Amino acid sequence: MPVGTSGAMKGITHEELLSLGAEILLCNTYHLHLRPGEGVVEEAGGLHDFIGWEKPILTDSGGFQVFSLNQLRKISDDGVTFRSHLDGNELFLGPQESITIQHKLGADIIMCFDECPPSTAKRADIEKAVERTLRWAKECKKVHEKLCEKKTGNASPLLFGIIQGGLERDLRTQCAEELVNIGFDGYAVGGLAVGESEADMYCVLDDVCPLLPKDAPRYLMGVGRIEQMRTAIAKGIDMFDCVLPMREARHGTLTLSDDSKIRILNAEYVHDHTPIDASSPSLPSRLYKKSYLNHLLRSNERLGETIACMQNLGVTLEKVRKIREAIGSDEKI
RNA sequence: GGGUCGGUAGCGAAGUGGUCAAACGCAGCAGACUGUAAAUCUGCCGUCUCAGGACUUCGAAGGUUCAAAUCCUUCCCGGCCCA
Repeated sequence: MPVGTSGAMKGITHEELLSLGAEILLCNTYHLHLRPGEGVVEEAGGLHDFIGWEKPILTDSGGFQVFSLNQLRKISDDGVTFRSHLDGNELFLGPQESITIQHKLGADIIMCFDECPPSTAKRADIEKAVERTLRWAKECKKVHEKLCEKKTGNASPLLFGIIQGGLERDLRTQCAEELVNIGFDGYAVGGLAVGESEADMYCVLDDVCPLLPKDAPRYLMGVGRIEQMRTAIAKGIDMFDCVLPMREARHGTLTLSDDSKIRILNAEYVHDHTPIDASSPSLPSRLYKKSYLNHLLRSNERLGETIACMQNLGVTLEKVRKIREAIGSDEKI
């Protein structure tokens, strides 16, 4: 899932995104609540109509902001008080608020509001986070079901639970089991790829994946790198989202279709007039020269950002598609 | 011709006796980035280096001083003003 936090990918249009094979878009509750506000989105006919995207949308609950806005928030048992990063205004997000907002936004998949502690946190803090995440998950489901009752037809979104527990294996296991008992449409593994080692991350997946229902989608949040997704898929993960391909692109690190990475801003590309990536799934990368992209990015031209983002996103989406197609076959990807 | 303000590292610009190889910004060189407070952040950026230091710098040349980018003298160059 490409990440379009505020309802947009930085630097590329929906059409360009579709041309790369994107099938679903992630947006963020916290950001859309701040601006433009779910009222505006609802008034426009929901997120799909508002942003002009017909394919599925998943909204994140704002749980990750509990982690990333750590200077601007205060956690209590009921939820989290944020200081808006835009204007400093105080706002409160708890399970009820998050789910209500997500329903108004009108995504296809919505996420439980969770507490995402740093993986380096003390066990006691992680314990607390798991406890809250579970209590909030129950609350989320209750609010979700209530809101679904009011809806007609099949317009109800799917609700995913989120497994926390840091690197504490027993807490992860406990969290997963309890979430399954509560029952969700899909299960996400959160709180990973936030500074721990890859080995630790895979350990958590090994512990948690076998506990999840076979027929429910598993979503590893915030990952990632193509190699990591390849490994995670082998362990039973179905969905991912990650800002990394886009962020790296904007900052000048390109992933090519042969899996190599290049830093296109480096001096060696000033005179490199070969195509950016001759076998790229992204058209501009086949069309334009490395020297040109180097120049565009150095000159701060928007087009450079677009070409770079399309390259990384295109390659990432294509790789995952190929891995998916290879599942069950002997093909090595 | 007279007056005046200025000349600092690739550029811009601080510093106006010692803590100055010289703030800061840009440019340059490299690196990071994982449910987006991220067009962001970090390091390097006079020369050499066994990375501890060594050496040469603040228009030029002299001088004062224990010590000068900083004070004095002369000269060169630029801006502005007056003739």
